[in-house]
Amino acid sequence: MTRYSAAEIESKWQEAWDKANTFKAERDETRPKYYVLEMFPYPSGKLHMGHVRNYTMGDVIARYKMSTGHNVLHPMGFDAFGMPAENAAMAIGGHPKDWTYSNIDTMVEQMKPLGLSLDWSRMFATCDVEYYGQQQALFLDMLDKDLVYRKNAIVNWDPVDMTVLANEQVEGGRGWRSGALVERRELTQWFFKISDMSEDLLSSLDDLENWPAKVRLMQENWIGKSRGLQFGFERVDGQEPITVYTTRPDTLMGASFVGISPDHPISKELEQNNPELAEFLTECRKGGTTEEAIETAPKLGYDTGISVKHPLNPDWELPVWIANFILMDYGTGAIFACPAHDQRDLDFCRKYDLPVIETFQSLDNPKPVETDAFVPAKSEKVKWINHFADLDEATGEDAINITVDFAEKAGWGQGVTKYRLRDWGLSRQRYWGCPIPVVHCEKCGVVPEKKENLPIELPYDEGGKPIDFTIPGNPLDRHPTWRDCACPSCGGPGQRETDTMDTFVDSSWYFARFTAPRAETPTNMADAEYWMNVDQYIGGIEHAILHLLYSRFFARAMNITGHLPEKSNEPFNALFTQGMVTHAIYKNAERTDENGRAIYHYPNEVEERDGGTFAKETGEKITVIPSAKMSKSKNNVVDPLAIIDSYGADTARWFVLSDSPPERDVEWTASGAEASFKHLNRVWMLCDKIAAMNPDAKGQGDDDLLRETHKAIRDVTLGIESFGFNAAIAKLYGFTNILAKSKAGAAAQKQAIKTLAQLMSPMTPHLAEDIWAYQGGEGLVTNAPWPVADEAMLVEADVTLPIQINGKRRGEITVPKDMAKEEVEKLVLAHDAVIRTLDGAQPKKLIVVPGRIVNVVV
RNA sequence: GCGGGCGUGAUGGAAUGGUAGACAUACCAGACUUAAAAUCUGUUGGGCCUUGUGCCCGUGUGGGUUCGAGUCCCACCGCCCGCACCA
Repeated sequence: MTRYSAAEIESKWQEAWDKANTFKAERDETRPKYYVLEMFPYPSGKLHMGHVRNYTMGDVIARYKMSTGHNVLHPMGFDAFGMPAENAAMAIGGHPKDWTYSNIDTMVEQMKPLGLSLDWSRMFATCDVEYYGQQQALFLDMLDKDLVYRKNAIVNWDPVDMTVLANEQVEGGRGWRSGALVERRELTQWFFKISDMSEDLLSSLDDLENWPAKVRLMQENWIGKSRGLQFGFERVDGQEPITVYTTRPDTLMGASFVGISPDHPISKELEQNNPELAEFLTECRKGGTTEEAIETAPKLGYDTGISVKHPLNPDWELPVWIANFILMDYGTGAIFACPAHDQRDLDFCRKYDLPVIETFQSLDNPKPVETDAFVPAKSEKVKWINHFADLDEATGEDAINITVDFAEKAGWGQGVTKYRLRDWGLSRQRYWGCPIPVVHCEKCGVVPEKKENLPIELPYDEGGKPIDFTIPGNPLDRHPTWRDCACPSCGGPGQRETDTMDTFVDSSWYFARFTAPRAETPTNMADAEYWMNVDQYIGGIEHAILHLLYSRFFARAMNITGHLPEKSNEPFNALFTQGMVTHAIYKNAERTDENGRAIYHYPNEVEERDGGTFAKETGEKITVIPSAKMSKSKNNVVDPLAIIDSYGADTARWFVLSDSPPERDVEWTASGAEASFKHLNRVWMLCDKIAAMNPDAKGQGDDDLLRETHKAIRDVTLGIESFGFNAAIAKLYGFTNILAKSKAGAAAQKQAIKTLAQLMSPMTPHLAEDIWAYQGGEGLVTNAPWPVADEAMLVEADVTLPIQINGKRRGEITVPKDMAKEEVEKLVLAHDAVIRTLDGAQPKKLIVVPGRIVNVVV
C-alpha cells in the first residue's frame, strides 16, 4: 500500500459501483423499500458547498439504509425551468434551452466525483418535454376535477420580470426573485384551488411528527385559520347591508365606525360620481407595500356619508368610512372599528375625531384609554363596562364564543372560520416554462387541449429564426405560428394560451415522477404504491412554506385525479432542514474602492499574525466577519471541485458532516478541511499498519478492543439514525484513536478496522471500500450488512461510580457491575473523602443509582 | 406587534435529570530534524494555596423544584428566525 491518494481510489470505486449497478433501484416486493430524496437543484451551472452538504446527508442515510437491508430509491434531477435562463439569454444571447442543458451537463459532471449513491438512470429535468408534457396531462385532469379555474383578479405584478407572482412569492412587497417593488394589476389568470383544502392542509400538519416543529408552525401561520363572527350592518338609506367579519365580537359595544376597503364594491361605486373620492382612492392604491412604507404610511380615511345601524341598538347610528388599511382580500373587506381595544383603530379615530368607547378595563390597573389601546392577553381577566350577552366573568376565547352564540341565536350573525391562505395563481407571462395546455376560441371560449395533442411543446425558434429574448415581454405572445392553432372543440381558428406555469408547479410533483420517470402517464400506480412516500426528505428551510405547501396540495390533487394513492396525501414522511455552509468574510478595514464600496479579500490573500488578520500584499488590517453566507460578491465562496482536486471527495464529505449539527450552519475553514484530510490519512496508515502485523501475533486487551468496537457500533448507529452526524463522526474519531493506541492482537485489530471501515462507509464510502478490500472483506462494503452492537459485549465487569457529597463530585469507587446496593453503600461509607466529611456522623441520606452514581447527603 | 428558537472554554460544538467541556480547531511545550514541513507525545475553563487522589467558583442574569439542574418550572436580559395594516 502506498500513500493515501484520494483521486486514485475514488475513481476506482466509483467505477466498481457503476459496473455492479449498485445504486439502480428496482421494484422488489420482497424487500422493505426506503425512498430518500434531497431537494433537487436549479441548474445554475455550478455546484456549491451547500449542495455537497445536502447531498452528502442524503447519501449517508441512503447508504446506511442499503446496509440495513432496504431497497433504496435515491434519485436526482433538475428543477430546470425559470427566469435565470431567460435572463442569461437576454444578457449574453443564446437560447434558454441550450443554456439550461449545458448547465445540467456541467453539474452532473461536478456531482459524479462526489460518489453519491444515486440512481442516475432515473434522472430528468423538468424542462424535458417528456416531463412537462405529463405535467400538462396532470393539469387537464385537475381542470376536469375543478382543481384549477380561471378568474379575473388583482394580482401581484413584478415589473422587472414582467410577470405575475403568487402571494407566497412576494416578500416584503418585493418579488422573491427580482426584488422589484410589486405592483397591483387586474388580470385574468389561472388559479389552483388550494384554499379549498385549507382545513385539511392545516389539520394534517399534526400528524407530521417527523417534520421540524418550526416548519409545521410556519405552515400553520401561513394558512392562518381564525374563527370569528360575520354579520351585516343595516344601512339607514335602506340599501344592501354591509357585511363585516370580526374575530373580536365581544367588543361590539365599542364600535366607533364601520370601515371598508378602498377596493370594496361600495368604494368603487361611489367613486364613479365623486372625483374627490376617486383621487383619494388612487392615492390609497398607489401606496407602496414595503415594510417601511406600511409602517410609516399615515392612516388615511374618507367619510362616505353613509350611515349604518348598530345591530344591538337600531337607534345607534355609525358612520361608514373608507380606510386605506383595510384589505379587500381578507374577511369581507369591511370591518367595524373598536378603537378602545385596537391600536390601529385608535390611531385612526384620534386622527379623524371619532368616538372611543371602552367595553372593558384592566382589573389590576383600570384607567381610561388615551393614546394606547387596551389589548389584554388572551387569559387576562377584565372588568366589563359595556357589554352584551352573558359576559360577566368571561374573557378571551370564552367571551368570543359566548357572543358568537348570542348573535347566532338572535339571528343577526353567524360564526365563521376564515383562512388567510389564498388560491395559488399559476400563470406566468414568461417563455421558459411549461405551456398551459388550453386554447382560446372565439366561438367556444376557453377550451382544454385534447390529451392526444400533448405535449404542447415550446417552440425553439420563430419560424426558423432565433427568438429575440431582448424584447421585453413574453416571446410566445408574439410568436408568428405557435400561437395560432385549431380549436380542439370546433376545429375553427383558435389561439393558444401563451402564459406558462409557475415553476413551483414543476417541483410540486417531481418526487412522484421519480417513482416511474419514463411512464407514459404522469405516474404509474404500481410504482407509486411501492415507492411512495418519500421516507426522508432533506432540503433548506427556505422552502418551509412555498414548495412544501404546494407539494402537499399537489399530492392531494394527484390522489383525486388518480395519479397517487391516498396514503401519499402527505408525501413526505420525514423532513429534515439542513443548515448552510458558511465562510468567513475578509473585509479590508483600511480602505474602500474608488466608489466607496467595501473591499473583500479572498481567503488566500490574507494571513493571521500577531493576533490579527492582515492582507498579505499590502499588510492592511482586515476585519474578519465569521460565518457568513457564501457569496460571489463577498469573495468567500469555496468551490467544491477545488476541494475535491486537492483532498478528494471523502474529505469534503467528512468535513461538511463534522463539527456542526446538520440543522445548523457549518463554517468552512481551511484548517477544518485540512484536519479532515489528515484524519483520513491517519485511518489509511492505520489500515496499512494493521495489515502488516504478524497474523499470529498475540496482544493485550483483545476484549477491551472488542468492547470499544461494539460501543462504536452502538454510538455511530444511533448518531446516523437521529441525524446526529457530527456526533457520529466524533465517535469515529474516538474509536480511531483507541484503535491506534491498542496493543491488541492482529486478529482483533483487523476485525476492528474492518468494522471501522463499515461505520465510516456512509460518510467516506471510497476510503471505506479500499480498506475493506485491503483487509480481505467480502464483496463491496456498500453491500455488506450493517454491524449490530451486541448488548452483552458492551457491559464491563467493573463500573466506576462517582461519589458525590451533597451533589458535588468528591471521589470515585470501582465495583463489580452487579454488586448489591448494600455492599456499595458499605464501600462508599468507607471511602476516605466520605469519612473525612462525615467526621463520625451518620449521613442524612445515601442515594445509590446502580451503575451510575452515588450521592451522600450530609 | 404576533409566533418560534437559542445563550456552554479562545473557536465549532458534546452531555436519556446523574463525573460539564466528549470530539475537533487554535494556542503552547516536547520528541524527531542542520532547519522547516509532515508526523508523534503532552498541556490548556477560572481562581487559591498548604502542590494534594487538595479546596473554592463555573453552562446569559435572578429565583424555584430535586438527593442531584447545562437539561425541568418562573421572571428578566441578549441574540437569531418566521409572519405582519389579517380586523
